[in-house]
Amino acid sequence: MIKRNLKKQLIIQAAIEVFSKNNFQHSTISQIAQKANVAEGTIYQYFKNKEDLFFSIPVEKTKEFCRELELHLQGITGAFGKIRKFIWYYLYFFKMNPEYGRTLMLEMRVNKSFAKTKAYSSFKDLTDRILEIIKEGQEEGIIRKDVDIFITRHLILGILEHVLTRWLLKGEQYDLLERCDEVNKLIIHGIGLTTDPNGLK
Amino acid sequence: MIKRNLKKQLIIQAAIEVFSKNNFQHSTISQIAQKANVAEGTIYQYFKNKEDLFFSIPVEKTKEFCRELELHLQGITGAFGKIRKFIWYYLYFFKMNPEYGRTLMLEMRVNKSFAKTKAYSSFKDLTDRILEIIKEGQEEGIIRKDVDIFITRHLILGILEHVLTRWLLKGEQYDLLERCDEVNKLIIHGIGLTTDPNGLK
DNA sequence: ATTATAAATGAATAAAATTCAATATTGCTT
DNA sequence: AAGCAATATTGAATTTTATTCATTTATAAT
Repeated sequence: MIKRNLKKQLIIQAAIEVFSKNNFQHSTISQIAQKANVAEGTIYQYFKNKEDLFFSIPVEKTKEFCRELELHLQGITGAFGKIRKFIWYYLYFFKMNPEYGRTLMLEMRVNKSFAKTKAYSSFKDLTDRILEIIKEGQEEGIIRKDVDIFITRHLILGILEHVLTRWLLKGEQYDLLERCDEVNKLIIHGIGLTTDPNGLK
Repeated sequence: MIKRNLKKQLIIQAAIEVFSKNNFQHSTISQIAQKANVAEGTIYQYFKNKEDLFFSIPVEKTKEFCRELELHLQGITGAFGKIRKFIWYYLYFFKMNPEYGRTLMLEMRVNKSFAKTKAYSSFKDLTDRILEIIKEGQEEGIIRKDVDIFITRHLILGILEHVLTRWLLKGEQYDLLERCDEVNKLIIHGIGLTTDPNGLK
């Protein structure tokens, strides 16, 4: 049924707006129902409860992130360039979607139930993608092989998440993309990459 | 009045236990009141509301962290050794205080009101301390000067927080201190440190 | 047009946070 | 030690929200 899915999207859209303005705790079902122009009971026709509605938000958004990322990575050869692009795209995406970033980073990612959601699977696809790039870099000989690839992934995601989280907590006062170059420098040194093809500083 | 403060501590202790077992959302004032052996109304004599009680928890704990850290840093000269020790102590502290880690990392740090709490001031002391160490390292010539010190701090805190958060979300299945060496390697390379006094890889 | 099925409603219920008037305790003064 | 004022404690009443459910309304099929 086409109309059913449409109304579901309508409710999710209202939920995005309400949840990102206030937080989970301070958002009410009645606010969301009002914004979506439906009765409170209707929401429970589409979602098991408030939490279920909450976790339905990132599913589409994360898929979008991954889809667009692949597009941006197209045509770039070499792990070095791919990592640069990944860092840029990550910061760019959240610069463009701060409300979603707020909800994802400050509330969902940090919730134990998140690991059980569909959005998490997409998120996992993303982290798997980084792993591939790291392996590629190791084969090319531009990423050190003496460090565990999972730890290297921690490095990359750790810095990015930290930079993003600070930005969100500070109220998005500066341009997130300003951080691009410095994050790059740090990560590239951290994983033993170098712009010099000889591989020495 | 001594007894007033004692009862406040009693309520906080009960709150730590309840909040770390369930989360903020699923912890009730009546559970906390029961565990503290007071009436529900009493809690509101000491705390403005549930959130205020929640944010009172990390104040003492963060002070403890900073106090102990200074002790561990005593006698260590050189930014290199201090950073190693800092990484070790950070992981050690949360290995020993996983319930508190869970509450702090997964719920508080990520809450906008956190920046307004007293605990945040202590937390800020901690990040200021890292900044000092970084400056010291730059003067010693073992930390690169071409990267902003605040970004370097992002690197260190970013990796540590990321490693800690994953560990907590995975249910503390492995020994957090296992990550020590690899985190060290990454950070030390990332900030341009080297064990070789010549400063070359 | 009639009927069956699905969707939507909002008043009723339930559960939890918060308030408050009444009660008990403590500490001070003589 | 008794009386009094100030403080602390209580738990029942109130308020706020999530969730349920019996009823109504819309949709689709024959």
